[in-house]
Amino acid sequence: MAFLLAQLGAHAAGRFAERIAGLDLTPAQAGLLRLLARTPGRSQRELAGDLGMPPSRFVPFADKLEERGLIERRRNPDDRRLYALHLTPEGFGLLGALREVATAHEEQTCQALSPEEHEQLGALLRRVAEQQGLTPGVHPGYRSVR
Amino acid sequence: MAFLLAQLGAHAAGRFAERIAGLDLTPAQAGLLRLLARTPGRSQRELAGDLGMPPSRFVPFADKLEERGLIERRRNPDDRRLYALHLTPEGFGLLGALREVATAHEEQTCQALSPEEHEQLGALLRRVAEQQGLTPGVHPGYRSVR
DNA sequence: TATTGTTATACTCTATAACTATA
DNA sequence: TATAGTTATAGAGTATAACAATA
Repeated sequence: MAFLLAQLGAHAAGRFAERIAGLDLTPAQAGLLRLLARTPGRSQRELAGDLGMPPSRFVPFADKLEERGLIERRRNPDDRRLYALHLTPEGFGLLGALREVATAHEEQTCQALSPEEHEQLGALLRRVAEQQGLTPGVHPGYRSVR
Repeated sequence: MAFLLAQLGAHAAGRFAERIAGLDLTPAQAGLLRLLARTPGRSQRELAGDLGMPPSRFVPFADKLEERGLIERRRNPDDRRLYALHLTPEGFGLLGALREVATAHEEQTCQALSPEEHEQLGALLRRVAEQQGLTPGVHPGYRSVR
């Protein structure tokens, strides 16, 4: 059953990656946008840690999103070594589109289940995830950026 | 919930990879051993396709397992272009160890659930996997070999 | 001296496309 | 000519470690 979980997880992640490719986003990029929506203003090192990538890789990764006008680097006046990363209005707009894609993906993935079963599955998975010590909303599978 | 599935799947896959590293196996290598146990004698191209890797990458991949004496390349007398791949007795032995690891991994992953809930979760996941068209026992997440 | 962000670099992984041998 | 296996190779992705600015 753990194997099924891994297999199905890879499948769901792959299909989601295909969908957001239509928004010109990779899973890791979508992850950063979600992270910034939840807790804005954090440093690059913190964010890199959450996404499971070394700081050196985070720099060009954030560069691309900044060039596209989706995120913004603001200097922290109290400690000028740090940047505080924020979503731009364009970033918030794309986040909305991302949520629509996620909803469609959710429905497509759980087609086989009734609403009650869907709910039941979610409850069981949340229990397992909590016991396994997973942080909600962040997963370590962003090793690859492409 | 699809996100939870992907997150938990990546977690389970990662923990499993850690466990089988103790047997000096990668997930892709374990996948090939399981594949050969189920349907022996297939060609390298077929197996490469199932594992989601190009034939050129399959060659050094199989070389390592052959050097370790876990698998065997047998020439097909009817068509001498093909190899027929088989597990050696050592390969079967390691497969047994692999199954023990998988059992321990299963228990560790589903600690949070009662036996009834465990069964229930498995049933729901199987339904979703079938509807999504997944082949039992094979998953496309073997992109990485290391 | 320690930490943030950055850059340089060496290394691994990968896919594509040639090559050979068999058919 | 087509296909299985193999090899060569160029490109992408990666982590490590050095660096500059600030604390």
